[in-house]
Amino acid sequence: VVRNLNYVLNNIEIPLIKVLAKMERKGVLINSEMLFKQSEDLETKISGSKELIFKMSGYEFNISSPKQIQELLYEKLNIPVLAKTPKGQPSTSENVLKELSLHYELPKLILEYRSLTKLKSTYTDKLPSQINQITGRVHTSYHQAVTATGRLSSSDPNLQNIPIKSIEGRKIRSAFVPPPGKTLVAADYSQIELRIMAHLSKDENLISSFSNGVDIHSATAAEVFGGSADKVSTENRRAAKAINFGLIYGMSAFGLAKQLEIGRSEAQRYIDLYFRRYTKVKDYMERIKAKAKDSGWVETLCGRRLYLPNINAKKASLRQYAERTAINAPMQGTAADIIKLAMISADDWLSSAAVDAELIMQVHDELVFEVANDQLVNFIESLKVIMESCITLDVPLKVSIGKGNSWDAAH
DNA sequence: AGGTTAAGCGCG
DNA sequence: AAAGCGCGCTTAACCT
Repeated sequence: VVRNLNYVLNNIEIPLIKVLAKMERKGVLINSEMLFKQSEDLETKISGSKELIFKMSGYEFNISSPKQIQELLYEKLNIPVLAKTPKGQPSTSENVLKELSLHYELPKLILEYRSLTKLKSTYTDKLPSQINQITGRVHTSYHQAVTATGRLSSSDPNLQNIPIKSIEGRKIRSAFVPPPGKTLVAADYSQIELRIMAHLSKDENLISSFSNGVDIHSATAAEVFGGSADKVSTENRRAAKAINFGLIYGMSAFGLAKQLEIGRSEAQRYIDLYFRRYTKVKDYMERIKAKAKDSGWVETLCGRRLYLPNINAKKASLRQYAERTAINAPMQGTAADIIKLAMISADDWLSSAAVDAELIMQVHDELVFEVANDQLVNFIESLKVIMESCITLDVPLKVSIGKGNSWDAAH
């Protein structure tokens, strides 16, 4: 892998400018009728939820007002304060309310109300108004020089946070559609950051898991908790998945314990077990932190740098934050390098080979295309090869591709 | 009237 | 004392 700043500039960022310009100009088609319908459905549920909250709390108040929620929960109902905001206010965040939902009725309703209003105000009500009158499509702006790690960002509207996790949310995603005669194709890199961790750390155990194509979370569960990978319990797999993700972010035993709702010592035991099985991953974490402290920066596989001025700070919270960033940025940033390379080579291919398909969206580890129906099969076959071979690592890259008559259906 | 900050939450 | 990374958008609350 070429590894310098000129490489990043000349072979990634500069050619990418044109690709992003094409994507922005092309835009994406949205079915407004579906969103209007969804907006009405949401409004019905919101009113119902609002009435219920008024009924249970016994008085009228604005549920969107953080002050009044605090007043209700912590003063009127005397519910214990589990956490505070950075400014010292009693927190009413999702995590806190989820915990409170186990013992009280209202927090659950408030969460429901919040998620419904979020979907309505940010997506179903807003997106139709952002359709360009001339093209009839929605045109985002992609920003190439915003993020610390080298990812793109998207705004006006942000198409990188369109809902998918909830059933209600998926309905919004299903309003993203292809024009007649075309199909949407969504191509995702599978576990790309973990694969990059395997490559950067050179851990034989992790590399062989990926090379053998096994389910990585099950493999980790088998290593950490014993047994064979095909007989892992749901609970152990869930824990292993949390460990795998947590490692990418530099998570501590404290954070893992909170995530898994287990004790600190239990969480520490899991982490110790993990590092005993994947020793080079631990070595890598230590090595990258030491490198950052020594040089003041870390870099991606292609040579994008991130400077960490706080890596030797006296204040522990600042220093530890920089340490987590030192661990995460090379992985997140290398993933960004890779998908950018894929975008450039996909664009080269589409321009030269007269394929009736266009790249219309990028969501960090996913590319979305509009493809002529009669070319679908060949397109998908070629795209997979292009995306999986745009860089060669010590582990294979895996891309899963779906197609459908909406963005939701393409997953 | 218009801008900024804090809190919260949508996504990878 | 803090305790998992990276974004952008909406509302309320506050400011000029």
